[in-house]
Amino acid sequence: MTTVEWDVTSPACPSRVIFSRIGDRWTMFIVLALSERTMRFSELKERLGQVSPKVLTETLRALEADGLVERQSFPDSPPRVEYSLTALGRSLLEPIAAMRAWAEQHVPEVLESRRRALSA
Amino acid sequence: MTTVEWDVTSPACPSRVIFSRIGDRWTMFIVLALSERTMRFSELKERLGQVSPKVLTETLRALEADGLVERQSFPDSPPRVEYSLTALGRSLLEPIAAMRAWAEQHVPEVLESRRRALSA
DNA sequence: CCCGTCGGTTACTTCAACGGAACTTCCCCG
DNA sequence: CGGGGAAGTTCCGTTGAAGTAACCGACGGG
Repeated sequence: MTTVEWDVTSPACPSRVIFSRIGDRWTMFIVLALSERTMRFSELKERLGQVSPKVLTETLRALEADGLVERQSFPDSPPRVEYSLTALGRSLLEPIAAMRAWAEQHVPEVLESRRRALSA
Repeated sequence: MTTVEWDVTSPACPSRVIFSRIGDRWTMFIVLALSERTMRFSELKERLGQVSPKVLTETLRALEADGLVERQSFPDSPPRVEYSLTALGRSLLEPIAAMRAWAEQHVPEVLESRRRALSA
């Protein structure tokens, strides 16, 4: 199965690229939010709760650069900017769903294990 | 599908728990390495390349606390310690495989998009 | 004419993580 | 007696990531 051995230390290693992106604190929640519908900056901000505009902007810019999210600004006033998933972004929903399914099924075990480790 | 709305800000939110763990810089590579076979500390260290013993120890301890990895030390001399996946850890391989499949298929697009964004 | 809104940006500070190197313990071997 | 190897641990020093808070520019409304 592991026919090709990737150099884990390489910045171009597919696993590293995607696990880093996924590991980002807000990425997954943004992708999940946008999977429901297109949203504006302030909608995302409110939805995510404790995220500063700076970090939200940075994360959205990164997702845009990676081709996962599309940014559309309208010449309205007050300004209107809408964020949505690209086709590539939507294709990521499938493996994410697998992860979430695992999480909802097994995280109680993890938390219990964590609790035991702490009390030891 | 999203019948239950989890509080993203809660530390016990399953998605947050698992995405944080996954997002850790070395977690996935350790899990993938241990999916092949049980390994000793120094084997892992060599396999992962540029990881300091400190960080490797920290990561392994965290994985152990979460019940994903098992640590077995033998009273040999010189010391011998073996790390392996628990059943819970092995069950995580399935969603990871989905992620890796997506990564190997789509990361070229992501890198190309990233390249374009940089040159703009 | 000033205010408020939206979608940010900028500057400042802080804080936890990371790298690197040295040190430790236990036992065996020469 | 003096290494040497395994598996860490400890001690800095650095840094980059993150939070805070203030600010901005365009426009429309009162």
